[in-house]
Amino acid sequence: MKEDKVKTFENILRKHHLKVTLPRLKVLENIFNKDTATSQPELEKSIGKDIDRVTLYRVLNIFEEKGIIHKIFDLHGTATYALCSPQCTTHQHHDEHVHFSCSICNSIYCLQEIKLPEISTPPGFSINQVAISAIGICNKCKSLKAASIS
Amino acid sequence: MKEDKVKTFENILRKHHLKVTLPRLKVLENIFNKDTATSQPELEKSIGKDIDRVTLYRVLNIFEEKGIIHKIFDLHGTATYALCSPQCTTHQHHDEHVHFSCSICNSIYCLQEIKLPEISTPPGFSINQVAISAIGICNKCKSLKAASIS
DNA sequence: TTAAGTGCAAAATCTTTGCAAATGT
DNA sequence: ACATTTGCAAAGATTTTGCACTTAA
Repeated sequence: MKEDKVKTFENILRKHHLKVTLPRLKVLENIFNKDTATSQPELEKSIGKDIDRVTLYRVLNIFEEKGIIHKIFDLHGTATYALCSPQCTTHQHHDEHVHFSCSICNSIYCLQEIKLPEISTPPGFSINQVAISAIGICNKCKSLKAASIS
Repeated sequence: MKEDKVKTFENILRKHHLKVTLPRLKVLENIFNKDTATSQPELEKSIGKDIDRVTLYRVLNIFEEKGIIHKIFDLHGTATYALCSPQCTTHQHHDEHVHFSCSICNSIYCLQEIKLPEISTPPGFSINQVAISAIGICNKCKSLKAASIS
């Protein structure tokens, strides 16, 4: 693990009053290294058995509670995790970006750059947060498809 | 069960080449009678043990395959089901309405009346479907809250 | 030093599968 | 009659809990 990255991860942990431990650094590293949201099974595979499965669950849960990562369900209902934006806090998440789910590879991308539309609120309801999921084919699967045709 | 409703449910089943059986009618009735999307455990409770849990799972799965119901995940990742719009087919769902999740009672409402916003597609991706979830407080929980204050 | 975090075993859930019996057309 | 559907038992998968040991601060 690169030294500067370790420092960054350590700072994230300290900011949330969490002790700096190997499992937590490993989880942060592995989530950070992917450009798509990662599920518990994927993390288990990529981290290897350096850390216990139960610990992995516990780390993911506490990271979500603290607002370090946010949970997104993929098309099959499996929980996946991605880093939160810096303004997330323990009690309020601010991850109101579009989540793109690829129907071929099942990957989830957090598309920060797309601006969110306004949703009109029906009478009697109040809306605190809007979650937008776009479902389609991601850029990687599209190029694979194009390659297989040509 | 009312006679005319039974006829409607029977027609739905026949339209999809499914045999008319008691478990299937019960599931249709119970989903139809709720104004919010219903989870497997809720259905199990409301149907009672007239039908087996495994049958319930199987009925829900085949209904979803056939496009009779659609699956929505609630805030805790539990699958919930609601009736599809009539233009849904086996291979293509057309349920692009807003799903409202109440953060108090965890209910999910299909808000057919809200018009969907346009989402701009990032380069390299293609979007087939957009799912919008609004998270907030539903009308029932709002009035409960108001009542408890006054 | 000590509160927080980890690992292991075991339990609790949730969902699917195999197969014989029952049922709809 | 016969393919489909159901119910039961059992397996598989996923997630949580309890508790003793370890470790960061």
